[in-house]
Order: sequence, then structure tokens, then C-alpha cells
Amino acid sequence: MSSPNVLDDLVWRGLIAHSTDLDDLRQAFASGSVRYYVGFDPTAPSLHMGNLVQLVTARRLQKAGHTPYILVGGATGMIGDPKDSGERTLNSADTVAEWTERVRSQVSGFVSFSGENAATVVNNHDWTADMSVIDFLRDIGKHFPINRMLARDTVRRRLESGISYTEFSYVLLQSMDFLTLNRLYGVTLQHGGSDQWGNITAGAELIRRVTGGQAHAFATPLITKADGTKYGKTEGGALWLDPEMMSPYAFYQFWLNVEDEKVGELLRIFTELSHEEIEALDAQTAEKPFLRAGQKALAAEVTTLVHGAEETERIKAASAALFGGGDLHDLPLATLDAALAEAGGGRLGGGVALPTIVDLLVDAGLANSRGDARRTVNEGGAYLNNQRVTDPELVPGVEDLLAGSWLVLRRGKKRFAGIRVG
RNA sequence: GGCAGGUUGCCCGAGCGGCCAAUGGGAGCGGACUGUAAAUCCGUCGCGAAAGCUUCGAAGGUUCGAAUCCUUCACCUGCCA
Repeated sequence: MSSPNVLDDLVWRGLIAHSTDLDDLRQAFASGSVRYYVGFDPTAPSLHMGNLVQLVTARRLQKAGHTPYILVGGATGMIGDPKDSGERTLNSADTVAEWTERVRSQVSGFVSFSGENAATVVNNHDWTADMSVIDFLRDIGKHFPINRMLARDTVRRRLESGISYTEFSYVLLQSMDFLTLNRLYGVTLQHGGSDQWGNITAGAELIRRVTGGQAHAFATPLITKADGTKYGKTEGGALWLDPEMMSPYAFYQFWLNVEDEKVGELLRIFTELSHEEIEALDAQTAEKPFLRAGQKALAAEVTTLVHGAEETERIKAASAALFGGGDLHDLPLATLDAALAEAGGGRLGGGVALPTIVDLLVDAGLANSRGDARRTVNEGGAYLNNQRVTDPELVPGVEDLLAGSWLVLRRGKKRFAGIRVG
């Protein structure tokens, strides 16, 4: 039931940036269902692209027969992992509790809770909240030499700008999690992002020191754009998995717009397509990049994984309608309804005179202010029903209403919105 | 606790009484090219149709006029204790 090949698959997909002894891990994988864990701290109301790497990785391991323990950081979220950009602001207990629940329901969609290797979701708040300071310092703290802690990259980089004792201690909590899961459930493997590598190995080390047992670990690489910068610092910030924080349509569009140089890498990391399928897509990207077969497959696969097949079909139809290049007047009302609901926009009451194109752009959310909208029109970036508009004062007439009720607005090449009239 | 310096638009960073809505770079946005890609080039980048209005840590003050001078407050940094 367990597959030793999963490790080779992870390597092939480029998912292993750091690891403890891979041969030991391979052996463990071959000899039975390995219990592994990955943790998610509630630092926001939703998980994002970076977390998705861990979610799909956990999913792959489970499919290979291993047993997932998904940890939500009800306790670690109260403390905050030290990051290079500086000290975090502490969130209130209520906020952390609420976000913890949201993260819990989000992660639950990626693993299976049935079968022999059913997943378990745990919350580190359960074993941390009631622990006494004395127990913590005696049982955990004693195993952490300060000189080693100070040598850790994340800490060293913060020594100049400053780091609180709170964040400095974070590694102890995460290490205690690994130890606790090891004791309670026999968890012997932890994976996470490469930025977590220090915390992960500290946990493996703690297990070794306390129990004498061996624990495995690996870290996935940091995913960056082709130019090395981080992904997703656009409008909303991160690439959120929660449909309320990022519409599935926008999510799909993100993957569809990925650079050619990155498609192959992202297909490997995020999709469950076979090696053959991915290599075929690589070949297509190389030979006929204009078809963007890789991007299309990537967008469809990842959106399906996160938002479901049904939603993905709606989005694909919407994208085809808006980007198809055909005459929008030919589209039936049902298609427009669906497409524009995905794309976003606004609604106007019927009967009254229509506003100018400038006001429409603002109403649809495509421009921040009327000046911005006016500028866009003057720059030639405004379109009504896929026809460029050059006059800021243009007022659409009844004849412009598609299927009697829609105006399709576009800013630039790819930002669409619909205004429903009536 | 003492001494010195800093706080400018999304970010970095000039400006140091009028010519400042505020140089420059980055990000963002639009255009050209193209493939809803990258790179490149061009344009744009507080609100307002305009008159004008609101911005340069906060509050007061000096002045015909302040981001620029003065006072107080808040926060940050460096040096000394």
C-alpha cells in the first residue's frame, strides 16, 4: 500500500530543497505507512500560495499511502515566527482563534479523512496552552543551547535590527510540536517550506535528544518568479486560497498568466499530472509557446484542486467568452451572466440614463478614481464591449447593452468587469 | 539619564521660506511589440472637467506666504553613561 517511489517523484518535481538522510527516509517509506506532519500558522484569515505547496505535498504523501497529521498553529500563531522584515505585531487571542478555525477548514479540503491512512488535524494549542513555564524551561528549554540558537540564520539576520524573546523562542514551540506528535502518534517526518528548515531540523534534533529516536525531515524550495522576486505582491497582496479574499476567477487568471520559464516548474510542484503529461506540456511550451498549453493545464489543474471542478469549468467558459476575440454581441445571456459574474463588476438600476464611460469604469472597480478612469481612456486603455473607447464623455446607449442587459468593460489587455443594467 | 540626528506620497529617497502636489529610482497602471508570457521602449502615476481642494509624524505658532523657521508632543536611530 505504501509506495517507495513517492520520494523519487518529489525529487523529480523539485520539491526537495533540503532534507535529512534521503536513503533513510526512502527505507522508512518502503517499510510502511509513515506518519508525517506539516504545520500551518494562522497569520492571516486564509492560506496562500506558499501554503499550497505544503498542502499538495501532504496530499501526494497520503496518496502514496502515508498518514498525514495536519497541524494548525493555535499556539504558534500567538507567538509569531521570526521573519527577516522585522518583529511581528501580536494578534489578539480572538483573532488567532478565528483564523485557526478558518485554516483548519481550509486544510481539510486537501487530504482524505477516510481509509487506513486517514488524516488527522491537530492544534498545538491543545498541548501548549496549559503547560507551565517551569515544565517548558526544564523539559524543552534545557535542550536548546543558546549559542546554537544564536547561530541560526533567521536569528542572526535579526540581531542587528532586534528580535524579541518571544520570537526568539518560537523554534522551541515548533520543536515541541514535532516531539509531541512523535510521542503521541509516532510521527517521524515533518515537511515544510525552506524558510522553516531551521525550525524543522530543531524539532528532529529535539526528538533525538529526548527519545533517542530518529526523525526525518525535508523542506520544499521557495517559489519565486523568473526574475527571482516573490510571487503575488499584486493588488490584494498574496495569492489567497479563500474565494472571498481572491475570486476563483482571479486565481485562475494568475496561473494562466505565469511566465513561460516557470510553467514547467509550477506544473511539477502544484499539479498531479503525470511525468509524461508534464513533459509533453514542456515540449509544447518550447515549440509552440503561443498556444500556452502549459499555462492552461496549470490553471485548470490548480483551480480545480482549490476551488473544485465545477467552478473551474465556469471560469474556463467565462475566460473563453471574454478573451475569445469573438463578437460579444453574439453571446447568449446565460453565457454573459456566468462570465461576468466570475469577472466581477457592478450593477445599475434600469430606466435611468446611463453614466459616462469614466463613471462606469469607476463603478465596475476598474479605476480608483474618475481621474484615473479618465487617464485610462486618454491612454487608450479603456474598452466597451471589446471596442476601444477614446472619448471620456462617451455615454453608452441602449444599443450597446449586450443581450439587453450587460455592458462589458475592460481596462488594458486583461482586466474585465461587467455592468448589469436593470 | 546626557549628546547628536531623523520622521516626505505604495516603498526608497531629494527638497530646507515663495518657481513644490513636491527631483529621482522602484513598484503600480496604460500603450507599442506579442501569445491574457518575458524582455525592451514610450507614456502615466493625490482628488477634481476646471476653478480649486487636501498632503510632507501630531498639535499649535511666526509670516503676505511654510514640507522648509519656532514651540510642545509622539516615535525611531547613532554616540556616551
